[in-house]
Amino acid sequence: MAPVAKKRAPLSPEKVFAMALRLVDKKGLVSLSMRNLAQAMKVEAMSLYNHVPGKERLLDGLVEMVVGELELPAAGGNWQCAMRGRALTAHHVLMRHPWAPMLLVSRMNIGPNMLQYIDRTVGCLREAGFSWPMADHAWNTLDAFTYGFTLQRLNFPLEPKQYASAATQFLPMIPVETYPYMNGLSQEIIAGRHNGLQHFELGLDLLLDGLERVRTRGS
Amino acid sequence: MAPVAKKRAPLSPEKVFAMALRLVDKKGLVSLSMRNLAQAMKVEAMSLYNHVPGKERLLDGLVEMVVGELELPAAGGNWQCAMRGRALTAHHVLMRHPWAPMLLVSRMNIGPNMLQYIDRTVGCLREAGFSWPMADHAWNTLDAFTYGFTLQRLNFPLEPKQYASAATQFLPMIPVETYPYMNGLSQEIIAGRHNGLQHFELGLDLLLDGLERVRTRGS
DNA sequence: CAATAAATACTTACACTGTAAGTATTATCA
DNA sequence: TGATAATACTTACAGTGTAAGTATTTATTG
Repeated sequence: MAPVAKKRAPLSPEKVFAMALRLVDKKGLVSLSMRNLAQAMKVEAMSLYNHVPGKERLLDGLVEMVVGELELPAAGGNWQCAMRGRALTAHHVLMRHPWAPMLLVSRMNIGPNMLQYIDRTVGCLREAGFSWPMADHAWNTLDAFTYGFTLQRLNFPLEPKQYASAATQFLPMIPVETYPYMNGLSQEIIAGRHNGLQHFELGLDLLLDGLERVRTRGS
Repeated sequence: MAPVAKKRAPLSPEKVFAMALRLVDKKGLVSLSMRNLAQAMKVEAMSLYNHVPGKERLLDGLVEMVVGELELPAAGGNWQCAMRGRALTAHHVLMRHPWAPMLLVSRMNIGPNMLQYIDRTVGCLREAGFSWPMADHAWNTLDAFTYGFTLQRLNFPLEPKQYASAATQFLPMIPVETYPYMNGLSQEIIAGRHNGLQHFELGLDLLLDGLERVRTRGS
């Protein structure tokens, strides 16, 4: 019997990027190799190169997709509110894509999503009355903190629930003579007087408040 | 004639780490492979494994060396002054080792240098009157900003001197209809009304001022 | 429909990577 | 000296990204 003509559904850049995103979200950045990705698409590695120029461009595309998930700040309203929401969603989105922040900060990203993201951000700040230089400084400051904080969170190897037990376990490695304050901090966590959780909103609000003072004072 | 007995000066962990640091400072992280490093030490790759457990531990060691260059904040004096100096030197040291921030934020570092660095930092804040939780939050906030800012700086592909000419060159790719504010910002840079430089100290001082208010208000 | 052209997938190959396992050399000590 | 321990070398393997060339499928045209 004649074999059923298997129509091959050809690849496309979109499909490749989408699968890459799925793969990296599920299995992590380290397992994103051209061969693994090709296998996930039931295809050979080199076939991907018909649709994607190379791995570097692939990574660029992944970052662009994540940036596309970010919230564009509304211009015209309360700028602090808008930028606060912007930073909070960025933090949450990046926590959902743990591989993303490192790519975001370790390479140049100038895709359309990123350009629009920055454009709308500068717009929000400009419409709020910031000078051009201060608008530039403001978003850079906020983003530096946002990305830095998120990276710190992601690279921390413990879940919040484990903090207390981990502190108990590692206390012998932090003798009070050598590391008096780390020891003290651990004791506070063990005793339940400090949960060890870091507050993104603390630093964020300090920056927003400070920027507001700069704005009204002019600069 | 008998060949002169070439005494081999054996490797040691210290020598391996030192050479790795030299290599990575000069040629970048990507060129730090076990084979390259071995070649630089006139040795075969596998010989390194007699002194270093593997590449991961090697990277850990590199981070520790950089952390060892950082300034320990003095406790007892003006805490803002101490933490300001701490952040500024960290920024400068990391700019001298451009490969370091990414390692610093993308892996767990708990070597003795790092532990001491954090211990003395928490100590500085505690002696200044911060509660245990607030001392913890304070250094995390400051470091998140410091590392985030430094990464942003390092990954930006232009030298400050090139900003204006680069803005002129890329302006056609930022049409005013699509990216009005980025276009405007570029025009400001081209016109010389904005140098495009980011100010580390802006965000840093906003955080320090805000933390001081938190400190005196208690928390 | 058959023939040609274009698109796309596959195959092979190369220069890298980290490192496990086994062997040869050198230095140290009895 | 010979034995022992330390250390360097060799080989090998399973990965990586991707250049170059070949085969196959699809679309277009006569």
